[in-house]
Amino acid sequence: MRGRLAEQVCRRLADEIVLGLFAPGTRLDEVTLAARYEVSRTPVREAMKQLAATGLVVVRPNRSSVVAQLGPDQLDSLFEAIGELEAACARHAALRMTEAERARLRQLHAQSREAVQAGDGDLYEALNRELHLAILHGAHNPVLLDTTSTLRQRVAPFRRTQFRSLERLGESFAEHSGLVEAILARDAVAAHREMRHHLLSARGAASRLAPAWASAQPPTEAD
Amino acid sequence: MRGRLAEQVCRRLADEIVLGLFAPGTRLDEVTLAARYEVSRTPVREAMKQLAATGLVVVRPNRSSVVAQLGPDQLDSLFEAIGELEAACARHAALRMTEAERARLRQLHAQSREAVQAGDGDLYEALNRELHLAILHGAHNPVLLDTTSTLRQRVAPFRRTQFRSLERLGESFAEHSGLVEAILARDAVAAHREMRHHLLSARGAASRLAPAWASAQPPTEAD
DNA sequence: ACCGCCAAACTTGTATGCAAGTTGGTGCAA
DNA sequence: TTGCACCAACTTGCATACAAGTTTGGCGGT
Repeated sequence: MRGRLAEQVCRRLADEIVLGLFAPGTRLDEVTLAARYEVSRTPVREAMKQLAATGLVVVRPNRSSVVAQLGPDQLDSLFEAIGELEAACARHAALRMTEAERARLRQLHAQSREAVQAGDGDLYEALNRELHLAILHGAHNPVLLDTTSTLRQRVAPFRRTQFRSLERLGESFAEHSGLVEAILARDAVAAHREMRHHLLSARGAASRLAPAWASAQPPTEAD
Repeated sequence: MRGRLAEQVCRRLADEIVLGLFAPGTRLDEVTLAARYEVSRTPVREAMKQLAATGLVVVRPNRSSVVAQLGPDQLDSLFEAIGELEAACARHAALRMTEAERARLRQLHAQSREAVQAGDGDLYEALNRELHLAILHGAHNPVLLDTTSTLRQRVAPFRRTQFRSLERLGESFAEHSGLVEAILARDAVAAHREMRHHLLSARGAASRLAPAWASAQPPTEAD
């Protein structure tokens, strides 16, 4: 065939999970997926093992794998860990970003301001993602970048509706302002503090906006 | 057979890599490993995909996988990331550890003191590992625990001879003292600072003790 | 009517076979 | 002698076949 099928399946499946095509808890039947991607079960199995290692899916011996199902506590832990990692990235970014990277950061924040004024939640979400990514890259540490990105991917299925409310939009932008200002001023301590505060706020918003799982999905597998 | 072979192979291979039985750069031939563990190539392949996801091995399309080979820069990034994560754990541990956990921390540190006085590097290494693990658990955040443990596993093959010198032994113990004291005093800021300082020191020790890779292993794959 | 048990269908786990790509060596030519 | 091209052995990538475990539906008993 066209080679590297396992990796392709891994990427496609991860994308479709992150985009919400497979909701958390969905059974991932190997033969069904194999038919869906027009490959045999072997690459599908290898892809699932990889995704399981990243935490996106959970494999249960001799039972179907499922899209990872996170209880409120686990989601909280995840958000906290992301906060710590991104805060560390922000601190390093404040000290290490190149002028070009700082310029891009400024530009992304300016575009975000326009998105807020236009009330465009989707655009803001995209810019928010770019801004965070820019900071992760700005830390100039590939391990921190990879680790944080993996964790961010893991919460993606749970915060698809984050910027629905205009209030949260403005709040997020205000927090970004302090964060960007600290980074551009090369104030490492302030950058760290602002990022931690920002992600704590995002965590609160996520659990407020989607309290459905809190009651519906106990941490223990419901089968 | 006796089931769950892929997982067993994954654990055994990871252990043997971490213990130094397979040095970084070693080719991991699928059929050889399959013969070694007396299984077929299929579970071996699945295990390798998982280990690749954790960063312990790297898979190269249509070529043999190898035990991950880290250049000085990559090792530096890894140590820095571990430092940030463990520092975050220490900060949370200072605020969240139970009395039982604090008692165990105190006990481990006391045992470490004896190991230092006896000059027993192997014992100190074991206690050092336990102490760090106790702090990771003390943060009461399973995501931070898993993430940090995975990263620690990744550097394990590169710091096998860390506590050979008595000087480093005493230095490490002194740093632990400040760290443990901060945690027991519930001083989150100090705990964070002490752990960062401790791991920066460990990073320096590692790159000083084993400068061999620095010249022998360029970041680009040497095959 | 309800509960428990058993069997059949289904799903995952492992092994093996075959195709495609890579590696290393050899032979030919300049 | 050196460089290049080609070929053979080996290794991985994928598919399929088979074995083992799990789920489910039905059947009989209470």
